[in-house]
Amino acid sequence: MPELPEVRTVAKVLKKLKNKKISNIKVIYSKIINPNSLDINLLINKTLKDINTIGKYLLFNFDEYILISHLRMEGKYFIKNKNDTLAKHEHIIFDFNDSTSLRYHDTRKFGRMQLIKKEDLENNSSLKKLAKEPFDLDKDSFYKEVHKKNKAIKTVLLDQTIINGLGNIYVNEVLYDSKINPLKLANKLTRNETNNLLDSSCKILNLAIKEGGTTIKSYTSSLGVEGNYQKYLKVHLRENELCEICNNKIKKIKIGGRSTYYCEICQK
DNA sequence: AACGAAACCTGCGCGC
DNA sequence: TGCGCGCAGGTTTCGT
Repeated sequence: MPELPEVRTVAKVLKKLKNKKISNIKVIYSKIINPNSLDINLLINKTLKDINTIGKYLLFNFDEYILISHLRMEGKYFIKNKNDTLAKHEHIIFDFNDSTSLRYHDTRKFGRMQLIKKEDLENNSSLKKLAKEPFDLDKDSFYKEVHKKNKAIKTVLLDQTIINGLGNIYVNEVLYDSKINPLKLANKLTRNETNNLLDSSCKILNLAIKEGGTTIKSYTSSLGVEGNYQKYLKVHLRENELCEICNNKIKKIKIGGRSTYYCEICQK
């Protein structure tokens, strides 16, 4: 599922678990847990204090620990009842001290979790290399970092160490909104173009957050992830449909192995 | 150092 | 109906 708006939406829903205490944990598929993680069972008898996000990462805060969770391609959380039978693709189960059971579900098993001590958050290897989210990103430093890259701007915008939170859908939409060709080399962009990319990123992500993210798979009915942004998509998944500005057909190509949708007339 | 490609997984839809 | 292939909202690791 997840780009920044979807992850924020998940966090918002999971906040209803705040102040509940974990009573039991079952790990069904252990590769979801990062090998560097502390023992996940340390969370038993701990109270979930809050849930926040950094980019596409979910942070479950306990008094002394933080559980870092990344959904990658298909990770989902379901809030169920303890008595509910184990569903297919449920890999990690957190039971709480009431009847609640939080289930981590992941068809492709790409998602990862890591339990750390709170004081190790700052130097966590996954988090510390991340750039700022577009809302906090400084225009000068963004221009400078983008300009170092001798590859397609599409690829650079997917790099979370350059800008944190965009994924394939929103990068396609941001490039369309900024009228920039996804194949254009990053080091050829003008200062004005990188400014526009940052503005479009904030605009699109803010609207997507407001709409609860994007839901593009019919079978997806994960709690909190029934987003509405799909009705705003201008290019993503719209191959051969007409650009609403110039009426030419939306093209689909591959860049860095990822499907890229764009209008070759409007995006220069 | 920087880049591209492969690896990690499962399920779905399509063409034959 | 069945099979093989390509495809999917991401990140890390490996090779050049």
